[in-house]
Amino acid sequence: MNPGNPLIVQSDRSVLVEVDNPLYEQARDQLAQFAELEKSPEHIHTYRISPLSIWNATAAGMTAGQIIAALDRFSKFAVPANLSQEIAEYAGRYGRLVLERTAGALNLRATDALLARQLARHPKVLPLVEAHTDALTFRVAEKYRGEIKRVLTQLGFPVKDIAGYVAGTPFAISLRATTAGGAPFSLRTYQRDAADNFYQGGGVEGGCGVVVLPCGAGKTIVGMAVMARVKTHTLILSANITALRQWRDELLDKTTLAPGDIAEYSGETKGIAPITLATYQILTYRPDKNEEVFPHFDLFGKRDWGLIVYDEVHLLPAPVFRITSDLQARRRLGLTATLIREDGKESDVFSLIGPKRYDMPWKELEAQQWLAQASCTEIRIPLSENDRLDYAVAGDRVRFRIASENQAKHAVIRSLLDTHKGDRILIIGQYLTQLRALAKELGAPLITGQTPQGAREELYGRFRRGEITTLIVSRVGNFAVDLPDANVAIQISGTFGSRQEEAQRLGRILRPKPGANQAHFYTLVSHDTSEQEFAMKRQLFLTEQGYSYEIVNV
DNA sequence: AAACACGGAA
DNA sequence: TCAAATCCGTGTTT
Repeated sequence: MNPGNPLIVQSDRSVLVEVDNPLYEQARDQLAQFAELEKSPEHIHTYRISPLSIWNATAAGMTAGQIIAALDRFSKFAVPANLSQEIAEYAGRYGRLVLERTAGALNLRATDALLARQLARHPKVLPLVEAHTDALTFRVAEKYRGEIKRVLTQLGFPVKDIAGYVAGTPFAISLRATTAGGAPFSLRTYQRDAADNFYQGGGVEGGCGVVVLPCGAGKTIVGMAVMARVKTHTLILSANITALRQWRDELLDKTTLAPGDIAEYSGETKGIAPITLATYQILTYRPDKNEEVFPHFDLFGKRDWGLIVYDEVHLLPAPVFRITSDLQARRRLGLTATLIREDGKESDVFSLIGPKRYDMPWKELEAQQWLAQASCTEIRIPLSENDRLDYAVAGDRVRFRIASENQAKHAVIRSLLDTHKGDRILIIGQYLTQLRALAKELGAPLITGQTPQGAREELYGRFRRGEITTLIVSRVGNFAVDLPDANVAIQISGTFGSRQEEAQRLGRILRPKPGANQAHFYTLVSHDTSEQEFAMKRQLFLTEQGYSYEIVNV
């Protein structure tokens, strides 16, 4: 307890952090392990301790004592007694229910008889258990292994699943010491740690769970490292086709797999091979929208998969959750830059994919030079008098549009281009009319969804070679993995508060740069408008990772 | 077969 | 709440 400390820990499970405190960074790094950032205005950030955030920390090996000690160490005032008790209570719940295999049967075992009695009469649990075999134990049918974990987690009792996995059809996969391209290749320390933590579960039972790493830190490589340990037929699910092709290229470049070992299962080709790549979209395809029939779900049964990789696990669609619930006997690796889901399904990720096995703050990767240093600036630009009048009388939807398309942003961009002469600059925006006007004004090329593939590639190439220094891109830029590196990104408009999108866009410029290794990220928002609020929401995630926004008023 | 255009979905 | 992009299947052309 010390008034000079940065934390105020409150009994409602919220934690306030003083950003300007000299101990801020240390405190934040501790706090991020067991709390989630909720608000991040200039001076005081609010974190929240939730049951889920505690269980993730607990599954990673942290004890209630360590969590409370961290709070004690950085808190201004005594940590409320009720909170310490709650933390101990919740942390203690992880492990009170264990799913295990005895004599081939799946058993749910409670550590105490009282809990077992509660479950025995719970209407949501009852239909999922076959028999109450003794005072502490329930027999569970294999097909409910996922559902019972999902239900119990929602009831506040997460299940530790140590029932093991099917081996899957063995298949030889190894990492190469030299890439197909001829460059030496080895895992970075954190990539090996992530793969080890997943495989062994930090001393407990591993084989399922989520690895959280920023874009550009090599999530695909962690996936390959895991594949090289499990060595079985593997199904890799991903959000779009470009990402699938990138997986394929990376696998061929850095593992011993041959082209014939890898197949793509998409709208175009329905290939199946020891390593199969599929999109989420094809799995959720329904020919008849009125019926819950998913013709491509049987992909899961087409081979004896020993490992399923969920790329961008934060995008996992609800129907895939349902099928994942039936796949609990297979090893499952989730990869993501952020566990946050805008739909609040974090608890399903936790219970059906598994707990967080590894994460690393971006700032730390930056310090180790794996990512470029980034400065983030929010520039607040007033609306013109005319726009302000329109804004005042408009509805919410129109307001956001007026704020986003604020003409005054163009002048600011011109001055930024002046400041960054000689740099590679990406201008990213949401509205095509705005982007077209800007492209005309600056004489810079524009890439949208309508730009044909050939023209896109040509522009990317010229940008890469430095023949053009400024490129304007619409939302295509969010997903195009082949978008070349830049060291300056200017966001002229964005969507409604997607933290995910903000992270993607910053990720674009974080690849290490030769020389100064410095990148710049600018967000342009209209002053005193709804846009400013949305921009703040988007930044939550980045602040959690340790970035701060400098705010400039024009 | 491959290349494209279209419409629906989310 | 939007607007834009993507993906999938189908149908047509080359």
